[in-house]
Amino acid sequence: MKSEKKQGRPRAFDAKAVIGQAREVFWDRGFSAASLDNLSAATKLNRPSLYGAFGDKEDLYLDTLEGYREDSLDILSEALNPTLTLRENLTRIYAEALKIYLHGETAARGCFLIGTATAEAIQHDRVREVLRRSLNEFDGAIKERMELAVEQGELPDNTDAATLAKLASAVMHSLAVRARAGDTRGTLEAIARSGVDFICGRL
Amino acid sequence: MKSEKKQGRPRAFDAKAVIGQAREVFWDRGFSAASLDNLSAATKLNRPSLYGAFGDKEDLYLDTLEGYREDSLDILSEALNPTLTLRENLTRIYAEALKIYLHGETAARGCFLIGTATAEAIQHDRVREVLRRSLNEFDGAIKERMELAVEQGELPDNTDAATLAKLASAVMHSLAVRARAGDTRGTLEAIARSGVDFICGRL
DNA sequence: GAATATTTGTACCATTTCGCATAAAACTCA
DNA sequence: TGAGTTTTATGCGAAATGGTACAAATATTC
Repeated sequence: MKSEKKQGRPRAFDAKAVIGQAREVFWDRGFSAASLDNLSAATKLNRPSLYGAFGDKEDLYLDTLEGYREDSLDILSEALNPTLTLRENLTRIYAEALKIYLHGETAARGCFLIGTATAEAIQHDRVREVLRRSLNEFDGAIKERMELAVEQGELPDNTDAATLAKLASAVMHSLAVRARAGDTRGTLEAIARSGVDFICGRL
Repeated sequence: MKSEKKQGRPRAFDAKAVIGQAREVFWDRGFSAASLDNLSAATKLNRPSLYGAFGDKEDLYLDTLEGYREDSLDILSEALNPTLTLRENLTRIYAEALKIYLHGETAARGCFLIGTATAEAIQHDRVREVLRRSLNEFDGAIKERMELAVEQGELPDNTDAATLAKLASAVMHSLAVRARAGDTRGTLEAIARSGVDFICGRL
């Protein structure tokens, strides 16, 4: 399919890369405070090109959200590898999350979705829907692993997998918010550890 | 002190009330997307009056955050009444939180701080500081109650009160995000219940 | 009542905002 | 080579933005 060369002048950019650069801008500034000039500068595309390829600012933002959702779900799925213990799975999830949220130790930006999409969720229905769907998918992925854990005796028989999964997500939501609020890596790692202990039968 | 009448034309508005009306605007739209026209319309003050009384948009926003922080802390303190059981305390905290987050069953707006301040936290240091301080104060208030619970035998002796408090907060952070993402009251209440069960010795 | 002090309302300004019109550029296909 | 197609670059424009100058209005104090 790729070999079918399109007619006309070829694009001088890679759409995926551009969305990634745009994501960085939105991540730092939020949707509303990110101007098309900011985006144009970061992507090195002038506005008409941005429009032609991605539509208006909201469309582009939705693309970045969608990309983040996919990336996150991939990482989550990998961390949930069922050949490992549930404890190890959760430890990995939180570790991967903090890798993203802290972004190089200094400039902590938290979760892209929770940090920027929540603010727009009231005014922009499409944003709220992406946010909602993303949170649900994360819950769902963890829930499946929990169900397996119950089957395999890692968790008690009477465990409510769906609910426990939501609590596991809750710890991640908290890490997301706290990272953006400027909490230190150490603090966040401690929360992650205690979250794991707590969910995998504590004390 | 109030009797010391200031010279000059008296204000035709109540500052606290205006801050409350401005909060509503910021709550729905976020800081960046809220225009001075929006704020002016909602408060029924023209821009020069807003500037004279509160400074620029960021100053006003910080005032609304501060007011929310104080209100929330008051509600939290009340809910943490130590003559009740810890379980009852937590149940109340989450119930009060949902009362605020859901705001009349239909238009769920989540937590004002988490829903709007997180987005600005990277670019605006003062916003980040208010957010950080608020989260820490909430954690601290719950922690104190947890320590009492340990003393009184409601929680095991080896309980790490600070960490457990952060987990209790984590459930609230999750409610805050999910409410703004559009989750139903029923879903959120279920999470709150399981959070209580989980923290107050579960299974 | 006059002087003083503060708030209010109108109108304005400079800048930034998003978005697009237009034409040159770069490619494919015949 | 020339027609057709898509992307790029320049630059425009209308609207909205945050912020302010200035004078009228309304109070206190002397």
